[in-house]
Amino acid sequence: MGITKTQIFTKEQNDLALFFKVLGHPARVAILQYVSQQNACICNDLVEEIGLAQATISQHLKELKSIGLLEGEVEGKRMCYCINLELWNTLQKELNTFFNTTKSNCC
Amino acid sequence: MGITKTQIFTKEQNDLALFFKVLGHPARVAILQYVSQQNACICNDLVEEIGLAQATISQHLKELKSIGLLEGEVEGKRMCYCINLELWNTLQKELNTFFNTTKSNCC
DNA sequence: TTTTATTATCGTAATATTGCAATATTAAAA
DNA sequence: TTTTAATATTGCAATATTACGATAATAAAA
Repeated sequence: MGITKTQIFTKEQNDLALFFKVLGHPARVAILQYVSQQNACICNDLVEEIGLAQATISQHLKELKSIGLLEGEVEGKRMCYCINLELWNTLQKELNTFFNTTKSNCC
Repeated sequence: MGITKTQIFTKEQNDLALFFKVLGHPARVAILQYVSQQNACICNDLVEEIGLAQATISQHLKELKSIGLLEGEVEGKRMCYCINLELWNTLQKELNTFFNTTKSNCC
């Protein structure tokens, strides 16, 4: 079928899985790492830096934006992408909660 | 094309993304949570608990096993699945490193 | 206004994932 | 030894993802 049965899981499980899923591609990991190292972050740089076609990078950026982890600001003809630090920290906390609560009950 | 170009990324990026990817499905999040709450963890319980077909659960278990996060021990006709706590802790540390190093350079 | 540069979107091909029924495998129980 | 129970594997259909060329959209520069 190919379609995930989200309705049988809790919102927490779906949300957490969605974040994991978006982070689950090396290009998107690389984008986040690269963006965090630049003061001005431009898509075209990413294309050269990462080595995927411009359309592909743009698509990965869109996915990172879709969950709010990346924010883009128009700067003339360029885009300045930034990590949403508040969400970044929230996500980190939630992941740690998941890891801690899960391991604490382990056999 | 549908095929991820792993060769253009670092081993770290690929490894990290793979872990994220495996955790990126609500059924697998649910499985880890459920397994951690049981002393004896059996696949058939998961089928009832989660509400996916037995074959589907078995497949998700296989993916969690493929990265070593879950370990299965034969117990008669049953399986006892356990989280690999050592890997679990290592992964948590690596994720925190990723989050910390990425955010520290953010614009 | 035309050109140029940058990014987004569309369309499409190739591959991957999800889910399940059917079946195989395995080991205990009868 | 046959049956039963638990789990794994196979095969397949439906859908999603990845990647990219072509093209659209946008705004600065010429």
